[in-house]
Amino acid sequence: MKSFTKSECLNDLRRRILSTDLSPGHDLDESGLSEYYRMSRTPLREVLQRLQGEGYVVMSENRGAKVASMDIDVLRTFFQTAPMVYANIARLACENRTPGELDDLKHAQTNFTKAVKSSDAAEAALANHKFHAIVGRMAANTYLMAALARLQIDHTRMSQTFYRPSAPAEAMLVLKAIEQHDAMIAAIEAGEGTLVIDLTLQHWDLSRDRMERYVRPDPLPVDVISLKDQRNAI
Amino acid sequence: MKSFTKSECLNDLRRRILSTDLSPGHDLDESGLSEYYRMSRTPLREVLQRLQGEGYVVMSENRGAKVASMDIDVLRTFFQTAPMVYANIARLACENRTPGELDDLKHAQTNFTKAVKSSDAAEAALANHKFHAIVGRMAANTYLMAALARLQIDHTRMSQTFYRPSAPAEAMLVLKAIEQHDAMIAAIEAGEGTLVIDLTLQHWDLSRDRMERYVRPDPLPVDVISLKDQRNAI
DNA sequence: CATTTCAAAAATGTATACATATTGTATACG
DNA sequence: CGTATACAATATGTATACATTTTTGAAATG
Repeated sequence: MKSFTKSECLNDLRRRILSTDLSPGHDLDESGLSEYYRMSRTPLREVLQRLQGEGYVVMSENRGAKVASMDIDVLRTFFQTAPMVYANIARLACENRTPGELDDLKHAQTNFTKAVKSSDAAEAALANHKFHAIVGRMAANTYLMAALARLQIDHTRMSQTFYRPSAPAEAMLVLKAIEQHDAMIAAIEAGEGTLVIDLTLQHWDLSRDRMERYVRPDPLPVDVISLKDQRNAI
Repeated sequence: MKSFTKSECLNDLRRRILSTDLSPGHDLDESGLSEYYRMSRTPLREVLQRLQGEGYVVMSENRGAKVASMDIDVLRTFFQTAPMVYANIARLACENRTPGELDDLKHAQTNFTKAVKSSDAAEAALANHKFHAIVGRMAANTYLMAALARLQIDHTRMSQTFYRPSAPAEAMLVLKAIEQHDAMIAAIEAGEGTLVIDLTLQHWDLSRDRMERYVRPDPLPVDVISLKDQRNAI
């Protein structure tokens, strides 16, 4: 297997965390990772420190690094905060976007569409992440960007199931997300701040409904008899 | 000179950056710092990586670390973003504060008052930083906290002059800041969200007026003749 | 049988040596 | 005289060895 550079290692770890290939709370072993990425522990530790700063991992003294968890009260604040930050970012993106960034956004959207069409769930989630990260860059606001980056980590991890639609009705929701992206691009290009806020909040509503079902799914059917059968079967 | 632990080094660097002892843009030399803190470069580099993640320093490949700068467009977004974040944080603090945190806040306020009374400018700025950081912790919102932390870095650095009042009228403004803190504590304790938002915005206005004068000070007197004299004198 | 003790194993933390990249400077060349 | 190039000096990046801390697990104890 080939050897990784430090920034490749950084990106790969981000990718694996966002795709929940490395699940929330997962313990990150320095020796194991340094062997996996074919580098010594020194640069690998620096990568972990940096990922901690970005909110991907948490580290504790003499006890190593873990993938950032997604416990219940984190999720509460997530749903509380996301619409405000996304809306404000979108408005600022309208005002401050550069032509080059607009091209980047369109390019990210074609990648997103492609990933969705090819039913590559993890890739679709990451492409969506990239799309919204570019909108964040357009806003050109360091402070809100810090909040957005952390929101996106949890958002992308939660939306993994979104792009793995099980029913036709849910596949339609993903197509609707694509349309919403297109509308947002148009609004940003036209500099229509009020419109893009509206579109962003609609986009958020779509995502939120799907996520809330993931966080609080339909309860399993309570069927004592079949449960008893299963137990006997073991 | 005594030897530093890693977390002491981390705190000391934060402190020196916030007090502009290490000025914005200042180049951070690994060898020099590792000698200063009496530790090897390995842990020191990890400290720098972490400070980068927190927004205190910026690093570039093969080119070392610098103290985060405060250029003009950073300041623009600062004034744009701060009131929204501070207000929202304050409101959430009202809802989510624990009794222990409230004690911490009162304690931070006495420290702040003490520092102001003893005319220790750097200490006053840092105590004020601590005060608002505790309000941030009360809000219990990771995402907004990320934005607040970055805002505070720049806010504290800019407010250095605030606590070094040159005229009696300006000394009164600092005393007013103390009163505002007390009012905020009372409002948070009483859980009066609307009131604390109002107080926070008033507190912000006071700080902003003073900072804007720092950023855009009264222009120097244009006196061509004396300038010419100075040039001849060299 | 549960609990404690303690030593071995494994993981994290730090120091040093070495590798690579950048920067500064003197000399050669147009 | 300005520019380019080579080389030394300096700074950053990485690997390895060693130190310290935590975890593990088996034996001892109540």
